[in-house]
Amino acid sequence: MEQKQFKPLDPLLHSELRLAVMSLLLEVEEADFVYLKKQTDATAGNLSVQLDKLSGAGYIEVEKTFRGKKPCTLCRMTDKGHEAFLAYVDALQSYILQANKQ
Amino acid sequence: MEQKQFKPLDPLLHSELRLAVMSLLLEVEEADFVYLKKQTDATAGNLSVQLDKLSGAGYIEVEKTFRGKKPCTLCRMTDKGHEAFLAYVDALQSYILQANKQ
DNA sequence: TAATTTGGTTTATAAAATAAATCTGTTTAT
DNA sequence: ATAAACAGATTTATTTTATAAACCAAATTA
Repeated sequence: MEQKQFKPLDPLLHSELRLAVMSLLLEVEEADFVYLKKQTDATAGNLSVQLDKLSGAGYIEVEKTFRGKKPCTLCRMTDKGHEAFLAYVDALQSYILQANKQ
Repeated sequence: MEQKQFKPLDPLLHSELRLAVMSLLLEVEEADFVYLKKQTDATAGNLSVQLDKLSGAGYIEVEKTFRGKKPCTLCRMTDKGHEAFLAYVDALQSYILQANKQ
């Protein structure tokens, strides 16, 4: 897939849930676990795993705090994540540009 | 993921190689195995499997012929595949629209 | 006629997504 | 005060998917 015609798609972003999370974090700049779960309609387990992956890649920062007595997991996109997301969107264009013209 | 904000991404199309194949078939309307393999830089095994999946979903038609004495596997997109591809591209917009504005 | 190449398919392995189970602590009802 | 239910997650297990490796049949080349 490393041909001129199609740019490779970052596997870390080429996932429905991780893409949705990144899309949300691009808008709001900071969001907690509960908010992300509601907006994406994901299960908690799935969201937890995918946040770990994004965090492990350095695409998001995760801060564990408390809101009152309840735990609160805050997420925000890093610069690296921002760049990666824009690059992913750019790469996608090489696959879907023709379709947009139709 | 069935929330208003993010449209679900057809898992059959949300794959780098299958997406590349569909993108090529949208352009050329007919292509053989060897051409698809070259353009996507995929391994033959991977391409074979992914063509089966697209074919099984009714997104492409596969016709096995001969070119001279050599086997030749011809592929073309079906109407169903065309619709699915356009729908996929539309759904993608719900994830990446903000990024395009940046 | 023995390699080698072409055009693939099948099988096995690795990675990813997802669901189910579990855990810690809090709130509510009894 | 205690049990039951709930919030906010994490961990583990299962299923699905992607990918690579191995293989096969026919054709070509040496």
